[in-house]
Amino acid sequence: MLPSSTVENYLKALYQAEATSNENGLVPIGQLATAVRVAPGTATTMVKALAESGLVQYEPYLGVRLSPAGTKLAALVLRRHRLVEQFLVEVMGMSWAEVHEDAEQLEHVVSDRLIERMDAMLGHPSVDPHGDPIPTADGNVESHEYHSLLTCPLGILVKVIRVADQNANFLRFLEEHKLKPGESIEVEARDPAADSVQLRTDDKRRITIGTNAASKLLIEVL
Amino acid sequence: MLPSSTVENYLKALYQAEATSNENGLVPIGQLATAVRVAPGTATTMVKALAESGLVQYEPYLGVRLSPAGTKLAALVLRRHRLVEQFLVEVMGMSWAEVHEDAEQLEHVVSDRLIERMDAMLGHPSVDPHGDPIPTADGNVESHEYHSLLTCPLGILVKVIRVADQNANFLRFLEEHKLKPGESIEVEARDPAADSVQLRTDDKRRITIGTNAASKLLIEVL
DNA sequence: AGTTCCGTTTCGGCAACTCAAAATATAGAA
DNA sequence: TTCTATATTTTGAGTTGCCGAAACGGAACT
Repeated sequence: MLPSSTVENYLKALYQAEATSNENGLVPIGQLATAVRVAPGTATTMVKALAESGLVQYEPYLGVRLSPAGTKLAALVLRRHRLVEQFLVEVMGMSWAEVHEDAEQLEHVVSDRLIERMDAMLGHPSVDPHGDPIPTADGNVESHEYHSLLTCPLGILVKVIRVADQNANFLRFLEEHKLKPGESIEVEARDPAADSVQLRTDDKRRITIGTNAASKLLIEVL
Repeated sequence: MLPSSTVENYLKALYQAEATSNENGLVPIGQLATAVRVAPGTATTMVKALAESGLVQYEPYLGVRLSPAGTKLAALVLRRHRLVEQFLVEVMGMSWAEVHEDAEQLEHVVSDRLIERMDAMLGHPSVDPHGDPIPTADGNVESHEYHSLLTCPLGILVKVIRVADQNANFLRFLEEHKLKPGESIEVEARDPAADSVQLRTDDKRRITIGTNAASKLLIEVL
């Protein structure tokens, strides 16, 4: 039984929720339901089915966790998603702000043949246009811990590595202000009271962004 | 309400059945059911729903016909299918024999944005790798009447224009024997009793193929 | 211990799509 | 006209995926 798009979406959501998560690695049903945009009861039913197929471990009232099999499947979905995004940007010349939706659909449909072809054509990239790591064909991911603009030291040059948000408007904003992955910037000041972070970009311009936005920009100290 | 993949497949099947068809343009339910690989009763139910949405005209016990709206939708599905095939061959370097399955999936999922990008990248092609015409974005098709190897004159050079079959093994066979669209060949003889057609290809080799296969090769007299 | 609150689970139901098998229509042969 | 073969439609039922609302569990507060 190959997984339906729905199943793939649940697994992908769990994979991403586990990365950003909690103590025990258990993802609460409510959070999962929100992520896949269904009512809580729907998620419970689905999770029980997934547990039945051995893709997750289900602890009633506590949450869900991907099994090794589920983790691998999720990684492959993510591999397809990210390779497709990279392909759409690099080969098709689409904007990095608009490729997410397309990839969201294509990830459930591209064949192994096709995805490996893309991978080769792109020179086996390790990250997608947003800096998210691309899992290998056997489901492994090179994972790094990065500072964000919220946690990095002030007053020194840092490089944007990854953007943990797929909102098209936000991505367009980043593009306009030279804040895409690869760009160098500097955090000049933070003001918790004002909920803001003040930056100076490569071209010496100053911008102030909110802390929530700042937390989405992952960086590396140069 | 945008059409589901299922609906798109029914419409596409009808479109192609109408092209190859009968007097009145009515496609019998049984034929449709075979084309979309469902039980006859299933097709009846679906067709009633399609009639309800105004995509087809349904004559109980006689058959179905696409409405103008249905025709346009079907043409757009076919446009996506064929552009994707052309793209997979030209840009991705895949074999013309193996792109059909991939396109079958992708046709339901590629966005307008993406398909127009492909179209431009390919230089607005008028036919796909099998010689099938690609409908325009507004749903129009340039349709030609071609002879096949079964109806063309003997002993003169003809050019293969189109292959009306998507079977991968057949396509591989054609490739091996220089019978792809664009190649020049000559029909040396036909033997109805033996159900065979004898050809001489461009490189002076002789091949004998069945009449069914011959009818799938559409040609143009040079 | 009782109450309250929030998240989770269960329940009945709906929509889309499917099948197998029974009932029926149509066309052609007897 | 009646019979028969074949195609089509109807019926009853199953699957997947979803929702809303009612029931329930667990932790924290009184």
